[in-house]
Amino acid sequence: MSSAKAKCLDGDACQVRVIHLDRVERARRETVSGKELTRLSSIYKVLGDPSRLKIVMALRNVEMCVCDLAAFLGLTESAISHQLRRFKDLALVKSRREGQVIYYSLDDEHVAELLNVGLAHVTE
Amino acid sequence: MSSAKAKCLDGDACQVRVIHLDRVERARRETVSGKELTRLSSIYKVLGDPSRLKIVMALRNVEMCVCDLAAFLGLTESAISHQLRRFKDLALVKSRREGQVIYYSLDDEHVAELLNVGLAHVTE
DNA sequence: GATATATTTGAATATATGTTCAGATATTCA
DNA sequence: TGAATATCTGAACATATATTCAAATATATC
Repeated sequence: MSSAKAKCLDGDACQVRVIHLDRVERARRETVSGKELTRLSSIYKVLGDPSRLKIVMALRNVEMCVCDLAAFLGLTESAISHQLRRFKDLALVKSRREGQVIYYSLDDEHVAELLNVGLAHVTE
Repeated sequence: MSSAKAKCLDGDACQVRVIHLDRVERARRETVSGKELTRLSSIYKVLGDPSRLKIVMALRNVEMCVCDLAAFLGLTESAISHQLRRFKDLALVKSRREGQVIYYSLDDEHVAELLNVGLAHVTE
């Protein structure tokens, strides 16, 4: 149970003060695995930039090339290419080449859903 | 329609090269409003840090105080306090005081849903 | 092969950011 | 009131990051 007095963790060192030991232990039991937490925070992080978010929001509707996205965002093609690589590394965006042009689109419907839920949160 | 040759935007200056003018214009028409985009990217950004994500993931289950969260994460209470303030500023987390202790919890079910969708994406 | 287009890459830089530290507030209880 | 506890605040620092620039690839066309 919880206590009004602070308790200590980590044995003798007693460096950590805790008020609700039961809650801390519960949090430790039910915590998301480190691997999943790292991956999810990476996904949120890559979406947490206005330029990048604008890119994937646009890709929800049509597949676009670097060139088009650069015009849409008002950034250099190099900047867009750098950002798209981050999305690809996280498997949020996929690409397909057609001659000299490379078309980018969302990797799957799951990614679109992720964006739609976020959008619903801010537009409601 | 689209064209194989690159076109130019922004009038005479002709600084911007575009391949699919129709797609760029469509993206401009259907783009998320700047205000919403800014807010949504701020939300993603605040979730895009492992420590902060761990905090809100824990708060899905129980309300906790700064002290407990510091013990759970292995960070100083000051660091936790700084991060919680960012959550409060974005209205993702709310707090309630009980004597000297301030309890933090998710602001509403919508926030929990946002996290659950993300979690589903990485655990599936 | 040589030229032109579309995209990528790596280095550099200016800015943003997470944590720490020291000290300030707020609340409780003697 | 004064001591103790819980949290907050602001400055500082070390690290991470977005964009730019110059140059490299890859593909298509002449």
